[in-house]
Amino acid sequence: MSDSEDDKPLYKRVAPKAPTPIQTPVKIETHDQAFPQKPTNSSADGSKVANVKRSNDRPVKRNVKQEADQDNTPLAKKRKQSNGTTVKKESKPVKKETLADTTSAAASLKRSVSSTTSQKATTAKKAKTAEPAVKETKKSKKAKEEEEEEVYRWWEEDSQKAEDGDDSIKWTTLEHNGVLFPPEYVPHGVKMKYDGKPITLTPEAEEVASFFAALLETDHAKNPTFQKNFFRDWQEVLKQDPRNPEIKEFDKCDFRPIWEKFELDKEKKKQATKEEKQKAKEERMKTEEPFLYAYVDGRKEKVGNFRIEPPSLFRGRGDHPKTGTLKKRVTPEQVTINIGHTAKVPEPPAGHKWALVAHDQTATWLATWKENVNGSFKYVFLAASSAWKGQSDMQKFEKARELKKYVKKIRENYTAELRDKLSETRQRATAMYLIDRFALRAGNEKGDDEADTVGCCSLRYEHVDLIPPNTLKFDFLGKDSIRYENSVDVDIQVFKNIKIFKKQVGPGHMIFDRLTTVGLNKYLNSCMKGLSAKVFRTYNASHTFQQQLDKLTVPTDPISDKMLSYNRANREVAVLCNHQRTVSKSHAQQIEKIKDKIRALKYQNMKLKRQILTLEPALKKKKPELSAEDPDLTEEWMIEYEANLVEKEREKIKQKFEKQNEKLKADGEKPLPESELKERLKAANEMEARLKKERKTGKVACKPTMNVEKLKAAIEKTDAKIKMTIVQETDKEENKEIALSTSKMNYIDPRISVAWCKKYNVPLEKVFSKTLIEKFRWAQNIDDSWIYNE
DNA sequence: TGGTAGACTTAGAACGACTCAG
DNA sequence: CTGAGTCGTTCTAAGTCTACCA
Repeated sequence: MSDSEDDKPLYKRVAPKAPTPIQTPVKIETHDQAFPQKPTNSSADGSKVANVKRSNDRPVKRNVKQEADQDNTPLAKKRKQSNGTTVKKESKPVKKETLADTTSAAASLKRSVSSTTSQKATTAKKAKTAEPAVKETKKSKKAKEEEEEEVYRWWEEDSQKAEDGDDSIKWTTLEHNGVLFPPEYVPHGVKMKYDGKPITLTPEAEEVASFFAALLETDHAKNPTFQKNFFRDWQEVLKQDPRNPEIKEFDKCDFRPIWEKFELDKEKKKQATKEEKQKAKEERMKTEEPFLYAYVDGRKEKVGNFRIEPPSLFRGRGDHPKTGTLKKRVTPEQVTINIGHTAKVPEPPAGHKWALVAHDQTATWLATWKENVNGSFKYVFLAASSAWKGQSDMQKFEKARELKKYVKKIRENYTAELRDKLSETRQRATAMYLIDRFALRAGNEKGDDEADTVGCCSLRYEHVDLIPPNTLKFDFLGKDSIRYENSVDVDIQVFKNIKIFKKQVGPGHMIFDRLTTVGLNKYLNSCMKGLSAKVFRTYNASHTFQQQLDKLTVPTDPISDKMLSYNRANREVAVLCNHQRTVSKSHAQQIEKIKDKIRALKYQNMKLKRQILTLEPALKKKKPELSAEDPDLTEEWMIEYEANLVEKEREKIKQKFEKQNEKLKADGEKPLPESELKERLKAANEMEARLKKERKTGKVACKPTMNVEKLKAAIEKTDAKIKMTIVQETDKEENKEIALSTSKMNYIDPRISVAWCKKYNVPLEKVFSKTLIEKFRWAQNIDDSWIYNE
């Protein structure tokens, strides 16, 4: 490793390319073929080997817990009990409240006065401009404009504490109006068919059937696992009421009538008048309004997802064993609210109560519940633009920048440890190499009830092929079952190590059998405080971006070209992180369209050239390129194209004729006779004949005003257009499966973008959407000399 | 120690609004 | 003015990672 290079992210030392007009994705090697989209079931042999998983009997345990109610709703971090800042498990909301109230010692440490006085006093004092809490739903209209301005500029305060420790106090007072439940189910009464006959279902059964019907035209409905899980759960619901017919076979079900009803509804919604739409929107806004904002220490903050997720069929990604399972309606009894102990507790819907009202000051969630499909927790958090999210976002990037100081040493360490005799250490070093160079995720182990996807630590034998002398070929499904396919040259010792590990564990087993993400992260944490595997992804992504941006930006370029460079740098990062999207359904069609456009332009060009030759036949010898044939312009295509041209011409004439007639009619005059139309259509016929002749003879006459010079200029113009369109096509093709947004949103330090915009006078809005601007508010007051790494 | 709960970030799909060529 | 295509937002699934517990 050369000295000058060793602090660059190692992931791809590609020979520096001249900035070509169209950047090809710089994967180290293959990657040329479109990823066989959506990994669906491409897995090599699909067989999971039993002993891969280290756990076995989890599900049962989980269910038991789930069943019990109130008592085991998420108990805000028990670990903190010692100093009494959090809730404990015991029971009943009411009790809890008083309990927390009296025991919140930590709360009274900071800003104790306000937190112990009444809620009203708190709000009034802390936020002179803010409305007295969320409840004032009525008068907030006019306040709207002011609201926008009330951004808490926390990044300008010097009290930027190191704020590590996850159990730190996050707030003193917290007010909000809870969550918005989805509306009750309203039966539509449309009868689906079973065995060809219409059937009547109870509302409960109809609801579930409708979930499926709505997806009828999607891939989900065709997925056997999805069908199976849905059908099982639906039958459960059907059985609960004897009024439901007996439904035994999925294949006899016809959900089409319901699907059609939904289509009709959509159509109607589209057709609605402006006023109706406006009214619906206003209504929606009105119900949402109370939930839009929370008050943290008196400061107004936007809430992210205040809606309780509506019931539906679980749409697991990839080969998820539970996909299609019924996700049940969430009741208030399952929802825990987290709120200041002096704040007014939001009313649960009439006749209901909350699972628990917590006052956990170490947490940033406003509400939480446990979902029934996977038993995982769902949370209501503040929006990305909030101080809480912003601060942790900034910390994330600061952590990544800090890594810069350590990375050289860390790389030296793991490079040396590639030869360690302790296999544990050697595995760790090898994994580090992969994480650092190829931005792999850590790769926690997963259960049997989840899709089989892997990251670095959980890579199995079949996921990496060895191609001597030192090439590794990765092929596995990563997060979201996105396929990672990449062939890379690696350090010879890494190659050897993988070979040894593979041999030791055998097919079906994890390559790093002595390594866990916990162990890896513990090691990393000892290298640098707060360091974990994911920081490398952030670091390498941001570093790559900065580097690419520097390389590609041409200061004298117009803004549009600078943006092109920006997006290319962004694309580099997206490729590094393997951020993909499904190719849009119409992609092929769109490409075809562009190709047609190119051909049409080429056709035009060919005609122009022929005009020159017709004017000056002598040029034929001198300039052979004028008579060169373009392989794109086949005889077959030209015939069709010309037929089209003629047809269009006819249409045009007809339309003009009709328009004229209409006008005459309106003026009370008599219309032109049909014979007139016929006369005019002769022009099109002549055109047809002329084109045909031109094609045969190759001679094309031009307008008398034309000369060779002018024709040449015209050719140049179309040539330029052709080039542009080709660029467009390539760009589209290359971008079809790359998603830029994820890296922009999560991995690229926004300050790099801000500095770049300032330096090159590009408006920030060109680079960030409105929401990103809000999210990255904290990054916007740096000066243009800011650099990712000093 | 290893498994798990819990909280928080990261991810693509789906959806809705906007835009621009025809 | 319309519809296809794009862009931005919303939704929620799927990761990471730490503290805690047996």
